[in-house]
Amino acid sequence: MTQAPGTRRDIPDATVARLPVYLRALRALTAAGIDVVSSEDLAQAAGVRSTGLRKDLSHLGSYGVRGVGYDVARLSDEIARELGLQHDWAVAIVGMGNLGHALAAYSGFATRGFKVRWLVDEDPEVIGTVIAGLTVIGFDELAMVAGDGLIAVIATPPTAAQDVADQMTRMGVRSILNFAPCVLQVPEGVEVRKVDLATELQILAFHEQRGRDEDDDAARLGVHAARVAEAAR
Amino acid sequence: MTQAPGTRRDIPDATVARLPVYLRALRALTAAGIDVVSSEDLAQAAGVRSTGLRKDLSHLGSYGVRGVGYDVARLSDEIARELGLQHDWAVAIVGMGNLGHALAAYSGFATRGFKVRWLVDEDPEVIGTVIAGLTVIGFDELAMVAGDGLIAVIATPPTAAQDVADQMTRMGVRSILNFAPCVLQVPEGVEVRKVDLATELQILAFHEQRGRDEDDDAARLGVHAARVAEAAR
DNA sequence: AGGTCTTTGTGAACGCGCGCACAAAGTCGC
DNA sequence: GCGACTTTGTGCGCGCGTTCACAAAGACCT
Repeated sequence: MTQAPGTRRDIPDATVARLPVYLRALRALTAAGIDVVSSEDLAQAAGVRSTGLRKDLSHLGSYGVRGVGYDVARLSDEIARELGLQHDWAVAIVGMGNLGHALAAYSGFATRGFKVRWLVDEDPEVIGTVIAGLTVIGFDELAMVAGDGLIAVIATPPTAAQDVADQMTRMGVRSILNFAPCVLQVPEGVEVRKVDLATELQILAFHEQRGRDEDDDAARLGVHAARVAEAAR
Repeated sequence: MTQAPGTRRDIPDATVARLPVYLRALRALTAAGIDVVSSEDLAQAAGVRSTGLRKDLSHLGSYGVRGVGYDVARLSDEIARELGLQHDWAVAIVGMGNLGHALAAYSGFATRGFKVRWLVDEDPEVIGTVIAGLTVIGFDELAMVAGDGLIAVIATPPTAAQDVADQMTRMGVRSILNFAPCVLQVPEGVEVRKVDLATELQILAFHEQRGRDEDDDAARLGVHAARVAEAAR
């Protein structure tokens, strides 16, 4: 994890990773007409422990009221501000294959602070076509229009991903979400997050296999009854 | 630490999460015709430190040769075995929207140990249609054909995700990959991994904003030229 | 065969994040 | 206004993961 020195307010990475989850839960509460929530309830909705939630929020400041809880609207605003979501961020999706298409059409971005503004591909056959209301452009055109703070989403085959990343960083992009199953080498100061579907499945497969082995053991040792009793406790 | 064969080894979660990355790098080396690799080179390809890589591998046993490195084929097999990838795992994708379509057509699963076997939706309009060579079925039909060790991928809207998870766990599924932006409540023993695209972007946005603030400082201090020189290296 | 050199494997130290216990602070009832 | 109750905020300890330093082990050269 890239740890830049001189951080303005040092919020632990683990906390930052959970803030979006809290924000999502808070938005749901707002939609449900609830305007005050306790750390216990919010933690449940976010799938964490209440003590951890409170510690996370304490890094942003003290926005709770003891004996009452947190003001939903206030806390939403604070977290959104901390995440830099007061204004929408422009997103460019690179690689108009299956995944690129789906991402371009995904409605979940717009509601959470992101505007898919450019679709990019290198194939002349694809450039110029309209997908989800946007015209696909090439890299050279993107280089001309791309402004500061652009977030790039790489949805190309892995063989092209490094080259795309190089071009992106050259045009000043410092945030990349990489869907290609490969490791990207980027210069200092560029943040890369990866989403690897097959990797996630392989991690699940590991636990699935381990669970299966444990079941074998349990059957052999006759522990099953004990486990049922435990679960019923 | 010599591990007796058949012993249940406790491998740290952090290590398990990296094994797929190592496996991917090793497959690439095989494709390149390289059959021996040092921890230093493999670590570079995987984007980790060599000491960390060696510690990770030490949890699987001693498969390296000092002074030489690791046999690529041997290590690939060992990691694949540890992850339970000797045989393909069956995958069911639930929710045939944009994302479900893309996942059904995604070629990256088949090459890495997974076989998308069932596509599921609740919409009668969608059930029966053919996507990527598979006929979409409903939940009741899935419940009849689903075997042990099935991995479920939830690609529904968040409002439907919990209901889908409930049905899946009822039919014995113990591994779920959740693309819906919501927290799933599942019984003990069920493993859930989540992939939330908007969350990833929000984490990037946080760092982007922080970097922007630092740029302001840097501009005041006149460090910008130094960074450009660095980037041009 | 002996020596040197490369590379692995691992014990130890360090830092981080999580959970617990408890104090602080504010609300509600009377 | 005062006491009891609720809920937040936080210092502390522990366990995990990462990094460092170094010893062990094998290959290669002469």
